[in-house]
Amino acid sequence: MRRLKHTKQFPAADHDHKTCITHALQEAEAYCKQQGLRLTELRRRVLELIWANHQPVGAYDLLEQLTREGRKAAPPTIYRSLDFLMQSSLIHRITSLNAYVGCNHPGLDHAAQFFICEDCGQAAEMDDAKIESAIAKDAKRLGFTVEKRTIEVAGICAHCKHHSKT
Amino acid sequence: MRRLKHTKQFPAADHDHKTCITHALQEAEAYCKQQGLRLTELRRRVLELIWANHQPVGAYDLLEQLTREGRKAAPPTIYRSLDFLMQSSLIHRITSLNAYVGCNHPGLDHAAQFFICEDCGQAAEMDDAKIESAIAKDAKRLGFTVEKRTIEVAGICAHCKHHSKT
DNA sequence: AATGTTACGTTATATTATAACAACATCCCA
DNA sequence: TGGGATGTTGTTATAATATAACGTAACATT
Ligand SMILES: [Zn+2]
Ligand SMILES: [Zn+2]
Ligand SMILES: [Zn+2]
Ligand SMILES: [Zn+2]
Repeated sequence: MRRLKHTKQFPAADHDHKTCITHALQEAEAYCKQQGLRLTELRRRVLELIWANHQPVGAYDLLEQLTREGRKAAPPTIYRSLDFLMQSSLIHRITSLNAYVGCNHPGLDHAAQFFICEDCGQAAEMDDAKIESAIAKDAKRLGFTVEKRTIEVAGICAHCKHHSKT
Repeated sequence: MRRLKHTKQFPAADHDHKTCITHALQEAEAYCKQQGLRLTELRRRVLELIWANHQPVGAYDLLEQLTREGRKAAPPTIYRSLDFLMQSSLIHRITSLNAYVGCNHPGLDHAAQFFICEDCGQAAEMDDAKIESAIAKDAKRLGFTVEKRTIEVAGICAHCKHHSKT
């Protein structure tokens, strides 16, 4: 498990999201090429749709978008792409929402904690060593071998808090 | 948010589970009486079925058991009982499993982290102050107001580890 | 008893995800 | 270059989880 140098911020309301998208796709291309993974047209497009914003998106939403684009798509189409993207660590599944969101550091086997705004729907991916070590410590005490962590915190982000004083 | 004095252990393989059940039901009765909540026959039975063991159980499993007992039950029947029990903090929902498990300290508004064995299916409820404070600290840094936490760690428990050397 | 409220029954449907198999594309080596 | 192995996508059907909507029954309060 590699540890990232920095935890992330919540996506700012006014950030230049186009660079998020292009950056994510470039990273994905490079990573897949390097690993011999096949980022097909379909998978690339699904990843692009997921990166349309920082809000986790449902499988059937993605499916509908593909259909509108004229592609013949049924549920397995999208779920297979999602499986590939998850296995390649290009996206994460947000269990509490049954939704999928782009990963900030693709290909890296990293822990991830998510802060998800219940108002604007945006999700911020964190990598907090303190949380990880606390879990590891509990696991050690229990004699428990950790396989998967699901750490998702729902609430209201700073931006929405300041703009809900109606 | 009250903090519990002790974190729990994984349910031991040979513990006297009958006392777990009777204790849980007694606590539930007392708590509901005190709070003026109506622990009806149905709700009580659902809670009892959930406490049959320490393995989170799915809504449709519970539904099937109710049906076998001769009760007229459709999905809303069970989901309404589950909602009541969750709102009363008598059970927790395990998001990563779509399943429900009895709560160790009913009625208390407490944080909860779950360690879930992928082999035997048992779940252990924790209340680790370090995890909580780490999350609170991140939230503060983000200006994020925490509403709900979903912290679920899947893996292999000590007991299953020792017995899987086949 | 009349009334308001809560809980439950019932039917239908929404939402999320997978099974199974066929068709097609890509890769690798003989 | 051909031809089988492997991987990807299309297609149909269905599983698994959850909720909407509405009526009826039980309970509580007066
Ligand atoms: Zn962005
Ligand atoms: Zn927000
Ligand atoms: Zn027990
Ligand atoms: Zn186990």
